[in-house]
Amino acid sequence: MLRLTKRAEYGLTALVHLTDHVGEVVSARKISEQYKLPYRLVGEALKDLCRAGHIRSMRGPSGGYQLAQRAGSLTVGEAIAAIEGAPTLSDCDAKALVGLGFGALGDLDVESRCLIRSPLHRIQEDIWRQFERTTIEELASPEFTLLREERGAHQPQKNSA
Amino acid sequence: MLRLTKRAEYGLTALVHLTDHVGEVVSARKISEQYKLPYRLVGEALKDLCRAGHIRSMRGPSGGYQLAQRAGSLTVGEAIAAIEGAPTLSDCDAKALVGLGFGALGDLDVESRCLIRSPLHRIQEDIWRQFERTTIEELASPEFTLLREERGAHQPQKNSA
DNA sequence: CTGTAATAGCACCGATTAGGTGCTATTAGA
DNA sequence: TCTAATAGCACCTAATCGGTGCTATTACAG
Repeated sequence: MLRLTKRAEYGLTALVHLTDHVGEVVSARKISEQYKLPYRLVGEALKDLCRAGHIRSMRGPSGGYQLAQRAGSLTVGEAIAAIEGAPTLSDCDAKALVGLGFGALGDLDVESRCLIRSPLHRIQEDIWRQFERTTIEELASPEFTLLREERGAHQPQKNSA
Repeated sequence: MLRLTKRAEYGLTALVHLTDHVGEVVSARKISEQYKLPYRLVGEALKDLCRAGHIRSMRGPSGGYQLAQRAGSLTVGEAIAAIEGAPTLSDCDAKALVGLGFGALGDLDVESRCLIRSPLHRIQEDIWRQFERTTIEELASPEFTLLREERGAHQPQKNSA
């Protein structure tokens, strides 16, 4: 529940490594050995990232991968999307359209159907947006945190209301 | 990938409904009909929440559920944990211990093994922490957002470094 | 020009999980 | 006593995930 896939984890690990060794050409085998990750899966993740154009590949012995763009201009969201496909932002959007008067299910209660459920989906949208806002460079930084401590308009109100 | 389970979604929807109808006793059937959700699964989620003590149940006709605590003192994290079990905060913690000198795999490279991988896990920890920091009351608020727009120390730096 | 080590691209399999259902018991109001 | 609700399991099916097999292509080294 609510976890990244191993492929995405391997891919992000590889990207962090490439970020820390920018300029070098690093093979999938090197990375898999360094972090004790399954070689083939690291390769699959790297292939995905290469297909998406985020890294460049060199074949043959002494081949491998290197970043195709600066780590500061590649986001975690882009990397994850390349590896495991984007959002899956649920089917509520379609249902919202239905509720708004399209389609054959016109008897749905608009208000109850999506205006209540959407907050749940907005959680996932927010998380995803945060991924798109976070760069690999930040991820490679040792003091990285995804979220800041304070919150904005909505403080938890454990003892009010 | 990185999504809540349907059960959790149904459970949170039900909690939001109970929050909007505090004082009333609402049955699982009522909720499932109102939001066009599968009756049985809404029931399962509510049972989980009841077992965890977050809501109270009343049996018999005219039975149903109501909040056992104020919506401002129940967090999204607690609700999700009650429904689909807590963190699954990955096995990296155990591996970190191994890397630190315990266990039989003493030949692991500590630095490369977890200090690089941990940022990925910290992403999930951060998300979870955000869940624990967000109350059902906030979730029920129509202008709810999980994350604020600005970020703190780690701005995306698309055009630097 | 041949061997080898790398990437490229599939297809596939086994295990786990998620969504959903069946069934029975218990409780309580009409 | 009927009925509608919760309580608690067990179970099934489909999708997903982690992982592997296999073959092709590329390029460096002798």
